[in-house]
Amino acid sequence: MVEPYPDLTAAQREAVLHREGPLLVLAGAGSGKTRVITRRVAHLIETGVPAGHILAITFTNKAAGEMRERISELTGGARVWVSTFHSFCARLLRRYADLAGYKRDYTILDGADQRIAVREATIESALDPKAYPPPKTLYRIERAKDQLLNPAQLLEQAQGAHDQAIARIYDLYQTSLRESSAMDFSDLVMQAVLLLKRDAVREEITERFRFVLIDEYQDTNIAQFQLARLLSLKHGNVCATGDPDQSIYGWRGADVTNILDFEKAFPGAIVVKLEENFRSTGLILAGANGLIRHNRGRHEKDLVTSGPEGTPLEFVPCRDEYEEARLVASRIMAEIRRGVSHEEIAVFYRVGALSRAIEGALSEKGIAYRVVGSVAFYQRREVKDILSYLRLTANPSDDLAAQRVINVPARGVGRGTLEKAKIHASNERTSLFEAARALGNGKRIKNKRTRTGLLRFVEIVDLLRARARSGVTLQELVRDVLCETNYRAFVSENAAHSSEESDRLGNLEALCDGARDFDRRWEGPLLDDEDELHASAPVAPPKPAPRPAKKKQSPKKKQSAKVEGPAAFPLFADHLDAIPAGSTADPVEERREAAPAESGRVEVAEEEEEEEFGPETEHASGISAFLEHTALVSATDESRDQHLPRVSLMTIHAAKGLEFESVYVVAMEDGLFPHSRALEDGEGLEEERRLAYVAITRAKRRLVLTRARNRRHQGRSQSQEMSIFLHEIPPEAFPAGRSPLEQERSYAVGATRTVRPAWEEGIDGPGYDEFNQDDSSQPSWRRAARRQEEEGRGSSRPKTALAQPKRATAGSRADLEEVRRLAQAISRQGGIAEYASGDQIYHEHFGRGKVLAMRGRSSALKIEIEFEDYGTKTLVLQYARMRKLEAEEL
DNA sequence: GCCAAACCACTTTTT
DNA sequence: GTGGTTTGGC
Repeated sequence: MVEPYPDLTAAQREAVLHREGPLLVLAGAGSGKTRVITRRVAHLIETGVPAGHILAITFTNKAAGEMRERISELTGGARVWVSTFHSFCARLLRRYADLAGYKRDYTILDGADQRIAVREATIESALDPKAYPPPKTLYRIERAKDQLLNPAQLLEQAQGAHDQAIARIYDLYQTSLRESSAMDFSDLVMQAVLLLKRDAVREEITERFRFVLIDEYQDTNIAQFQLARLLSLKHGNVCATGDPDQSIYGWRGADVTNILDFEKAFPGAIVVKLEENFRSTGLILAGANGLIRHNRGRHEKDLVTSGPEGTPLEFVPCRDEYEEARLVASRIMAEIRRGVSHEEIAVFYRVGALSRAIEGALSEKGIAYRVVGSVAFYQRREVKDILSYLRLTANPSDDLAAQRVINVPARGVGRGTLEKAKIHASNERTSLFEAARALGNGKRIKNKRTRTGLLRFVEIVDLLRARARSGVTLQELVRDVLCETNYRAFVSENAAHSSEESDRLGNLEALCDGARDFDRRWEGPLLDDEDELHASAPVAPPKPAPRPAKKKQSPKKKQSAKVEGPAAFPLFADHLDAIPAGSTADPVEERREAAPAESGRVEVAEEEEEEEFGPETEHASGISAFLEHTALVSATDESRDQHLPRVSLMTIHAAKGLEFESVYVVAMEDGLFPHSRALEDGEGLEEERRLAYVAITRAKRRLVLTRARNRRHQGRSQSQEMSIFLHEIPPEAFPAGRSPLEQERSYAVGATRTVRPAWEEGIDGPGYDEFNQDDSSQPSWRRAARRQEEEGRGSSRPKTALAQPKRATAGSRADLEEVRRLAQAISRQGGIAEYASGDQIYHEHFGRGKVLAMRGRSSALKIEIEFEDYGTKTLVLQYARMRKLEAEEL
């Protein structure tokens, strides 16, 4: 018999062909995971599973978009529901909002809103925000929600007064969110889990989704794990894919035990391992394998490849961030000249702030680039203001939105009035918005101007609500907001410079454009009628029950509207259809035409299913749909020029799941990568190492690592140590087997002033005795290692509520020895080559020699050496492959 | 109630 | 260099 799918490996085929029951695909980096998932979905559909019964969940919109696109290509346009955890949960909560105790038009809060709400809860608890910093408290609250702990449960396990106070703040915070009918990101998942625990809801949903796929499973937290479990409780058809070595979201509550214990959680699970890498060259893989081997408590596993070894990794030492940026830019330029596409080149950094310098150098050279996931458009002040008016239009209970714009633009409603309104609202158990109305009409506020201001605010929102119901488009509604509030004039008056003014006005225009694009795709009311608000979908008995909600015109029809030109915002592609973001209009059209015919067999079933619960049907109103989009989809996911070839700049986190021919990782320095803040947590170093692993394994053919010796950090310039990861990557992966340390010591490729003249010696060389040093002057990873050692000796600190089998941490004896050894090597050898006459050196070709003299400056720095076997020679230091000999080698 | 100046903490990563 | 919060003067 002929094997099906001869283009797949045996393991890949096994995963694709697997049918019923739980399946875990342990997919190493570049092992064809996406391919397996999409082929598996296609296979299910081909063998008779209606597309509507399949649900695929990812972490990012980008991943969802790509998967949707590829499935669509493979199946001729099958309409599988692919979405992020958060989008899926948001839809589920719309459908069952009343059961969950929220309005259908609930608000999704962003981080800034959350901080404000936490801050207020802190003050309300009579606690000092200085002693309880809102961001820290918020972090605790979110982690609690990630573990499905409600305030009472958090209080129960509180240790000490501080923890109890946090639990109290959580309680107040949650109450205030609920009163505003608002949810934060963690709520979306937590509340969805609570819903799915109800038999009736679960019945209906599991009837709808018989096959569930979850990508990047190693990054799931407890709530997401429960969601997966509940979704597959009935049919057991859950397929998880992931790689423990790529778990990089511990700080967000992700728990690797989910993937490690998959077989326990889903009895009878089949595990398929994909360990053959089809992406990277042998040397890149060797670098990655060698690095990740330094992590303790991991299953030994090496990625293998049968592909070519490729060229060595490049290490580029630089003087400072400007030189680093310039060198990266010129290398990129050279690649582009050689014909490498912009799209195949990426620059990664650990923290977003590092993009600045690179951006500068790239634009100087005229290299087109794109910063992935940068400053969120929807977070801009002017945009948030307008969105707040929309939020109030959809959900007048949204007190955070009301608070934000009750006096924007200024209309005489100051802090005092706001306080009075809040008190009134809490006394009367009403919204801030209604409180504003009451105070405006009442006698309690003496100042006439203030009363007028309040009434004006109320009037604007009332008007917007009326307009929204009267059938205007969203674009018109946004224009109404701008018009009624006179917002443009407000911007102009308040802008400090004309550039700021035009910036902000431009953002407002962009928002209007976004609204226009939304209108193109959305058919249906912007705002439900009042009575329908309360008649949200009841839990129907599983079988027939078409949803009683009013029948919206199928968005599919609307989709045939022309997508205009390449400049059109591909907004909402993820929500309304299977158009890959960035597609040009024509292929999209074709796919739409082609889809029904080719999947005709299952068409009828699909239509019915989608009336029940689908990505297209679960919005309470158009405004909510738009707001949900702004909350869950970052603006860069849909940037208008995605199709233009550009070099990509992004954080390593944002790079997960992507691949590029050429990858540059900048700022490989201690404190930055590994990041000092990440090391505060016990297992931080290991997660940082996984992050480095992710970065390396994104590269297909070329990997360039850079570091700056000095970097301006917060105002002042700081001397930086090399990242420990540069020492951990096997030297064999570098040219001539020379580690970055060796390379830096003896010569510097193209780095003009990295090699400092001998007379500057001793200014900032390390050379300290590490054991007598004050902690603060040591590399942060070394401090972290020491701390881990101390913790390792003491009682183990409970990390999560659920007792998890404790893995060995990096604090183990052998690991610490390793760190010590490296640390000594570094301090002994010094960072950068510094030569003085009389120094003994070793040259790769010429062997031993003695330095006679140094001549010239910077890039032309020459060194005169008397070799033992080759006589006296003058070499250009920059290209001399040699190193200084240490005392014990003499 | 408004506004400007001083002040401060901050920047790890994201839905 | 930032952005948000607090303070004090008008």
